[in-house]
Amino acid sequence: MKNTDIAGIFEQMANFLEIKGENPFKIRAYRRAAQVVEHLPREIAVMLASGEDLKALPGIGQAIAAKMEELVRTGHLAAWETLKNSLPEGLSDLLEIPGIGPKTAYRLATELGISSVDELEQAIQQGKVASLFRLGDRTAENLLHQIQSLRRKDQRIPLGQALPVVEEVLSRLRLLTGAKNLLAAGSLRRFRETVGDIDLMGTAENPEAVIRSFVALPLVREVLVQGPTKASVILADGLQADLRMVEHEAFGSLLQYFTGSRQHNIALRTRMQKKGLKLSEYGITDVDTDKLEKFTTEEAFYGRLGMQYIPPEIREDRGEIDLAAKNALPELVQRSDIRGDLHVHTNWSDGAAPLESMAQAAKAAGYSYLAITDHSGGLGVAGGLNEERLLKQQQAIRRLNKELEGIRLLSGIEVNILADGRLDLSDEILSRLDVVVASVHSALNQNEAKMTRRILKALENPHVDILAHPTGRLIGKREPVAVDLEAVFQGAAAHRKVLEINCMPDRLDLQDISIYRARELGLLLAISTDAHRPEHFDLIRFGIGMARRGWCQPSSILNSRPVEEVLAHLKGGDAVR
DNA sequence: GCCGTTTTCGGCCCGACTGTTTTCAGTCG
Repeated sequence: MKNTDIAGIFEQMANFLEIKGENPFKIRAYRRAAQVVEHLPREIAVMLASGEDLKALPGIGQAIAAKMEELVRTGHLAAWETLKNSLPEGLSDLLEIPGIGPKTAYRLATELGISSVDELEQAIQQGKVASLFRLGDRTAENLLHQIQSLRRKDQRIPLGQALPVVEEVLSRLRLLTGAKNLLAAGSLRRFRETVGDIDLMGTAENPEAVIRSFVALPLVREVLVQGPTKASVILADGLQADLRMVEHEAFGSLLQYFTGSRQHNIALRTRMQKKGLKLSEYGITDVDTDKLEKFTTEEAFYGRLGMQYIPPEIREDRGEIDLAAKNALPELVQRSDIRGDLHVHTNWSDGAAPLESMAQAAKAAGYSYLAITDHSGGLGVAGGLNEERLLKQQQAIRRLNKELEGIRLLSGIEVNILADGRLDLSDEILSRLDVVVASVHSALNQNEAKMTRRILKALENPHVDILAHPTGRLIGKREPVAVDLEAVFQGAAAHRKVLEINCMPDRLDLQDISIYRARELGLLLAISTDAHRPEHFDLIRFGIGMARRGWCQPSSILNSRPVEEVLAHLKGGDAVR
């Protein structure tokens, strides 16, 4: 039983209890537990096996800890099954529709006998829904609209797809209106790997004019709501975007509020409530005097709460609030810390540009070194390098290094890990390289035991330095390979290997919670773009976002170090060159 | 159901919008 399964069951528990009209705080407890479990950096099953006390987790007490143990041990949860059986079927599906909450779902199921979205659609068309007490034509029509748009859009979209769209919207609005402080909040600002909808906000002399320009953008397909200070639209690619304009004086608290996460904000408010402060998007109210204080910046907002500024990427209620109050937050890695890239391709394999172009682009990105790691021969499709061409490339790199100024090329390879864990280049040739990046590209459907053994064997090779895109996932397209990451991390620690944070927006691999775990184990990570063309160096921001979400400081990031230290690290450990 | 430099019992985040009524329940973020 995986954490995501356990989280799903707790979420359903919350829904069922809500339908039953149970104590709202009990419901919230289950919902919080679901959140906590879903974002845990380690599997509950592993924690239990090593005898850890689940009650130490935030929001997990006696009762829920026992339920998690039951789920892991038996694969079942009696309380959940009893609850599920006591309710009409199909309620969970109805709850997925925006506008339908527990009360409405229950009434639709009991009063109309509806047990699926299709049946609901029929009932609406037959006018049955509008005839229910306290529902009407408008409500029924809205629900129909929601069902249709639910079928059209595929939920959350990858960050890498959303970010360029958002940037285009924002730059156009700035040009058109001269609005100030325009930016995106929400999960996008927190650099979550997928984005549900987009929250934009800003301040302006004339907010209504900005709203008018917003809904008139060519990118906008449909306007859902339009008022004087707020509008919601559907963009051409199906993404929903909300724009809110506020007075400049309250921008800090508004930004804080809409950046979230929800869990972070709830934890923050609960904590401040005990100190007699009420937090909202408009500012901070002293409950005794009923006086509202406004804040133009988030720094001032957190400052008033007696806290350090908390970077958006770690606002997830995972201990950041306590640390901020103690002035003890980690200094997260940032763009300016990055000194080089340890995984890029050129037109020697499947890249688009020659060595020199990539070198110049890396220099322009502010780097002082760049590892050239084209594919090895085993990957026929990528035009990989055999030993002969690899040695030729190494000579070309040496020649180029004599000409280049301000950037040093390292000679490397992205070597393929074969199905049995061997590499498709000899140890002899690997020993001549500065950097060996190893990765899995074939036989991706092996079972967990086999895949784990395969990767561990590769990590035992003394020439391997970095494990690239460790799970092989492609967001929304390909599931991660079945692998025991905890075992891989232990193996990497034993052999002093480095794990990659791949910046390609459809990979983002390792993902945030795995980065968190790897860092916790003291492993070193490399933030690598896997660039296949010069423009790809810009993708570094995605990897930095993930690293920050994993609470990484520069000390955890290999390529924040100068080239001599990088080489010294790679040649140390159990490497033998 | 969780939690505790005020508490092991009595609290538990905050506000807006919508559609339906005629004062507010339900839902959402």
